Amino acid sequence: MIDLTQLRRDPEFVCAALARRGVERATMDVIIELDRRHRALLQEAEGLRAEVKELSRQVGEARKSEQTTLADELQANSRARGERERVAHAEAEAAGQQLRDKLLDLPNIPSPEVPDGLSEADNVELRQWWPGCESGQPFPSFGDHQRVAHWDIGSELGILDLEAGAKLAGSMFPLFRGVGARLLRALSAYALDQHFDAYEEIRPPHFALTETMTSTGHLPKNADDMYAIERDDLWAIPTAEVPLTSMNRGEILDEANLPIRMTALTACFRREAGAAGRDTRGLLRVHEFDKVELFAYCTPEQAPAAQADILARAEAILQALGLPYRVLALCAGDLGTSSAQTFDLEVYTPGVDRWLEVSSVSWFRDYQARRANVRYRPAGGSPTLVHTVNGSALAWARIWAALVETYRQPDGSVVLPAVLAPYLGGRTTISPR
RNA sequence: GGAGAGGUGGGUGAGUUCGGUUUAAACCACAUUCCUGCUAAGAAUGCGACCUCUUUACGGGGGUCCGAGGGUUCGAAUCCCUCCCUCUCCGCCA
Repeated sequence: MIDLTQLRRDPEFVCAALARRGVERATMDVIIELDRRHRALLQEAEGLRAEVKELSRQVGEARKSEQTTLADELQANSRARGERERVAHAEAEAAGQQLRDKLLDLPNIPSPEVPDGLSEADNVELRQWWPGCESGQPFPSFGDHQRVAHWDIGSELGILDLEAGAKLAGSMFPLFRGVGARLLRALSAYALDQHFDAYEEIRPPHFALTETMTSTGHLPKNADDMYAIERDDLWAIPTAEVPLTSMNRGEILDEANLPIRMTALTACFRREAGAAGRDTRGLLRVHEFDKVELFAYCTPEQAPAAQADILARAEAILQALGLPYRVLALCAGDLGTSSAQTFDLEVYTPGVDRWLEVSSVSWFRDYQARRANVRYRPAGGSPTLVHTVNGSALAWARIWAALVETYRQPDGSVVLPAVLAPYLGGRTTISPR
């Protein structure tokens, strides 16, 4: 949620900033007017309320000194005001609720350095990496044996069974088997070990309450993209960001403990409504995938470094796996609802010849913290909203695809990076059976 | 799932019997100052959050908040209802 005080103080700035990501001026005018009306009604109700309280106090005194007539008179007076107060209060509440609903729908203000643009076509590529690029080697040229899609490799080696997954849960729910399943486990274990030095490992619930989903900005806007269990008012988490951001909801954190950094491995569930039929083959887009997430609560001053650390760790894993990738700065129009600034990492997959998003590293400023009410107390100051940053390191389904395509050998086997050997029982070759 | 006990500020914890100077005590922690004087101890004062009005500013006024939401009342931490969570015991269970 954006800062209402900032909107009052500098409406032109806020409207202009939000216009960069497609919010219309008329929408903002409605909000500004609702806020004005809400406050006027609030004043009226509170004034009446103060009178009721004062009269009630006098009733108490009169009763004590047994001035019955006076007490009855004051009581009648108070009751009349109380009735008027009830009406004004209800109207103020209604206006306040409308205001909150509108504000919840409003996306975050993009950072000034975020590039202009309204669609992903306007995202800016910052850099590319591939093995040997530091010593001047060209982007790798991939052989014909690497130009095979991962779904073909997967069924050939018996490590990916999309038919079985579809039979159990419908399409886009992949089923991994044998070394393929173990590879996922290895990736998660390897990544969690890499982050253990600075990030507390969390294993959160995979379901969250509506209230929790609202804190991160996933509700009410993105309800159609998530799985709901209506009977219990639960939603399947689309990312570990959801539980991690809400872990300290409503709390005032000790400044000395910041930044608080956490990492979590979870399954992530996405309905991908509206994406049917588009880029959905194999593991390109799935309803359930594992992901290791990095997250931090921090002060505004710490946030840029915290975001840079997450980006660096995600890149370090891609480099350790030897997978070519590129870094994109998302343009204003392509940012997620809650984000003020986002960098995407896309891995190159030679078999399907595509760049696939495997990480999204975002700085939310205080947008999520305001919704979740997470604050810290600066030395000598009053409670201040924390900043939240997070990013994937990494989303494994697409990494899995990139690995088997990139490391496919002419004989059809796949030779995996050596860093994973300890997690694969020392073996890194997957051979046809 | 059943029975019982509980949920109060950053923390501990009174107040709930019997609604009305509770404007939420006290202690701890914290901050400032003083005294002492040196890896300490003591004293004084201050110290909640949120909303809103007002002020150039310092500040001041009003309102809300005692797990959440309703209700009764002139007036609710206190009485009533619903729900959530924690603890203890029982049942069930990987």
